[in-house]
Amino acid sequence: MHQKSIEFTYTFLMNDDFLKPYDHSKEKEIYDLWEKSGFFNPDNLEKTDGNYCIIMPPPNANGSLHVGHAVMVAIEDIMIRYNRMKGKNTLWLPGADHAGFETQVVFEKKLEKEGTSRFEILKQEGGREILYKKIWDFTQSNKEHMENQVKQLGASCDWEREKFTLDPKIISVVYSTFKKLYNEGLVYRAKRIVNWCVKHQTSLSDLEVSWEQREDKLYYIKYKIPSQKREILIATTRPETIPGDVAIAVNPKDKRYKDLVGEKAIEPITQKEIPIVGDDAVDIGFGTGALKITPAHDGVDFEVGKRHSLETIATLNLDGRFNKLSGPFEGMKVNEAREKAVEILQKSGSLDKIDNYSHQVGTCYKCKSVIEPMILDQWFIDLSEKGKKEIVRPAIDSVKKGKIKIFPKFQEKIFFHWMENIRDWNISRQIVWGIPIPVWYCTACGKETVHIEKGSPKNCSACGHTELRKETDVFDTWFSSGQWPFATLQTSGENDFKNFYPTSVMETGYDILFFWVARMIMLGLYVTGKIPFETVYLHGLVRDKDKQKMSKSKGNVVDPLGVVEQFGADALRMALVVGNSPGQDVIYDENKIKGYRNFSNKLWNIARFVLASADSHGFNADLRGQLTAEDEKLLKQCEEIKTKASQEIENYRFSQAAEIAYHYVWHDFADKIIEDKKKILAENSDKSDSAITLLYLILLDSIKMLHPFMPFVTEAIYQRLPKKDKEFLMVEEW
RNA sequence: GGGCGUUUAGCUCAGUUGGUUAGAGCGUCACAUUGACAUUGUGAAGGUCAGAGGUUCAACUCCUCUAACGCCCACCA
Repeated sequence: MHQKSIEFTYTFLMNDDFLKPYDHSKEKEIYDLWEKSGFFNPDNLEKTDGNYCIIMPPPNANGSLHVGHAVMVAIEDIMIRYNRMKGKNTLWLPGADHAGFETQVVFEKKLEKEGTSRFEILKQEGGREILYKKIWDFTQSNKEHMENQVKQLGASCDWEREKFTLDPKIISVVYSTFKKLYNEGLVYRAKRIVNWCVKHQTSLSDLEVSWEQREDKLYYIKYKIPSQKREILIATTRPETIPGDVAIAVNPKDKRYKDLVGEKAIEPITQKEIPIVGDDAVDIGFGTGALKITPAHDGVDFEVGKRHSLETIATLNLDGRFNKLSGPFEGMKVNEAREKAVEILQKSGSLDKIDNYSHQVGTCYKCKSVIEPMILDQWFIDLSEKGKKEIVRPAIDSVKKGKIKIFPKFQEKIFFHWMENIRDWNISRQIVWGIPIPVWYCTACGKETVHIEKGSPKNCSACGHTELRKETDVFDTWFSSGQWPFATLQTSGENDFKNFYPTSVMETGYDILFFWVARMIMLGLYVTGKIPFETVYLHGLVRDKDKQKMSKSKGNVVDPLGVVEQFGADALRMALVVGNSPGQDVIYDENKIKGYRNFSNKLWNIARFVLASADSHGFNADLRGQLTAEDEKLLKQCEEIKTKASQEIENYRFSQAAEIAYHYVWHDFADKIIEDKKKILAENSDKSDSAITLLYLILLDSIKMLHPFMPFVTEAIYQRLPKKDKEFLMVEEW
């Protein structure tokens, strides 16, 4: 060791690698060295002190990473590297998400460009399998690409434990959860109003509906009441659904209509007779105070219909065209039918007036087409009755009692509000890309059989009949990713679940608090009886200079890899971490990245200077000189800075930690300490020994405290130290 | 209709339980500097901390109200 360091001191200055300026293009080589070292895998770490684990939010395997992912990688890698250097048994488990609906949407766009569609493929024999295979190949190549991107950002995660949401073992965990829910009566299949996207032809959960303000018309329509020889006026935005009307509802307290309850009215398009019912859901003050009830195509109406045992008339097909029950609208799409309805009503004198009306319309969050409420048989997780007590309540309590802490704290309020008002969760999707719901239906009695083992069930669990039809729906992706922390750890290393669950931190964007974090807490507690993670850290979203959200359609997305190539991953990471406090969005600014690229170079040159000086003064890292009292003080100051940075990291204040280290290294170490010691070194007095020792020790501490933030340049410097205690800075003692 | 966040220097943001002349980076200006670094150094200008009121010996920090911007939730046809 000693021999080696001596030899090194004489040769490193000849090494082209240590020339100015710092060359970040060598980052990849450094990453390869780390990966080969095996230290990303906690099993290979030296004696360790406690466990530390982060499960990486699995990026969607349907495209490439964006800067948002870079924020995620940067922040998580800071925590991981810090804790690893602190001597913890540290695991960062990476993964990828098949991202069911989202991926299918991306893939359908691709098909559209190729002049075909999912429906064309599905028409072929074995179409489902063909489409599935195509999307599978598509995600596999994306996944590989994405892994490389994560590597280029410097993520020190354990690739040997990488998971995909469609790994057979993961699927089997998801299936047992489903079966448990089923056996315990917490998941059910029922005809319910669901959010139907006509374009994608699948149902969506309430969270996937995006509400938009739209300018529409409010139509006032007269319904005749023959027995009383009068009319009742109703207001609606959807005259095209009139053939689906099965009643008119008024508020029983409404004096105007009190005596009409129980009477019959004539629906003005197909002229059928419908009852007038009294229901509290009707707002006396809105419109005319009378509401047409179309249970098949409206959520409120569906509830009213149930209360009054009304039939449902579904007039709209799944492809968004009206069927023959709609009478004159058959074959038309919604907008055409609406025009036609107005025309018919006008002719018959049933149309009283039309007002302009501005209201919220539910749309598909992906394609923005209007969501059609439809009654369909679907699978739901009960979160309102039994499930509220058994699934929702424990999740709320775990946060209330502080077992799970959320940063920033104000997000806890948002979490509570959503959880308190949660409704049953529709987990059925009518797409091919996803985990099939493991259910078969009996062709004789119609009952369902849940079968989670391989192959098909032999007979119906209810009547024993042998002819069964397989469910074609797949799970909502979030149902599987909601199980991610335990699903990954239960299926990786032997003791992983025992050692690492609950995990230390769940770090992700605040935009998926409900979609993902809330579901992980609920399902984690439900399945394992334990919280899935102790802390939730919600980072801000990256926006462009005009504070716009980055999106492909706006064309303002930044490819993190382009930035890495230009300025280095270290610089990008710093730029995304500094100024990013939890829950607060961060602005993407190239100048900022440039600034931290400069800092990489500064640090590099500090190291060059210190090591060159050490060399020319015959400094020996094994026989460090005695420090003068003054230098002792400076070293102590440096230690204090490092302690402060540690505290900030432990309190999840990464921005502050990074700034403290940055400021110290540049403006104290380089601008003051080095400048002062330069003179002493030039004089070559008896203080030189102390000076050079001091510089060396501060350099070592500096690269340690910067390593979690800027792993590459610090490691590159460490590798050039005349004497190293460890093979890599990555596993040095903090 | 509820709720949340933000408002501090030209720009982007820090400011942890209230405590001396309010900080950083970038930008601007002046000067310096060819042996660690021009991806540099030294220094300067620049803020009535959104507004109003209140609590306090003391408020950017706590309370109330107002405004602007942004976001989330919500089955009023």
